[in-house]
Amino acid sequence: MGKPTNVTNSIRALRFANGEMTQAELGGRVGVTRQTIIAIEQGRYSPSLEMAFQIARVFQVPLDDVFQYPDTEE
Amino acid sequence: MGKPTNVTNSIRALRFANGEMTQAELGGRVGVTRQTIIAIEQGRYSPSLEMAFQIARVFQVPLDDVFQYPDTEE
DNA sequence: ACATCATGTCAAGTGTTCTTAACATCCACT
DNA sequence: AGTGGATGTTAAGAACACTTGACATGATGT
Repeated sequence: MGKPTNVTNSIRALRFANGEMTQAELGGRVGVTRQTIIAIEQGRYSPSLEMAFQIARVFQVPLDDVFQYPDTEE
Repeated sequence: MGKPTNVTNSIRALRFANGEMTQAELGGRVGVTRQTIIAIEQGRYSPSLEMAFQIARVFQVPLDDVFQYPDTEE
């Protein structure tokens, strides 16, 4: 299983809070594919810093509202 | 040559503001090599989201204090 | 029953991030 | 002059982010 990233996110909640935006539409807005959004939303890996900024910008919230980094790390 | 990233950062200033911390020491604290810190500090590429969080944590500032993403992107 | 849409999965490939190791320069110290 | 610390550079490769395309499922609508 590799290590499925330490970063968590609130993308799914933000999508629904923003007019039921679909994964495909979010992908289109930030310039990545649908599959990439799915993988990030599920925490399979964490996005690049640039993509993180772009996603936060789509929802018009600060980056910390979208992504959280837990205190403890193994 | 790829594209030297759109994200800018204030790592160098933060290092000096925190007791003249060296690149090697910062690298050690976030668990990456000295060369990686140099490359990021120079904007050769942007770090992963996880590393960005870790760096911000070392300096005890929010992520946006370390990394900036310009409004316009081509 | 059939079509469509949103979500999810898989595999193979491309590109970027990060590592290791070696070498070079500048500065401070002795 | 010689030593050592901090920074910078390069090159080869490993690890991870992201793409493309194809197929599967459940929900909704006709």
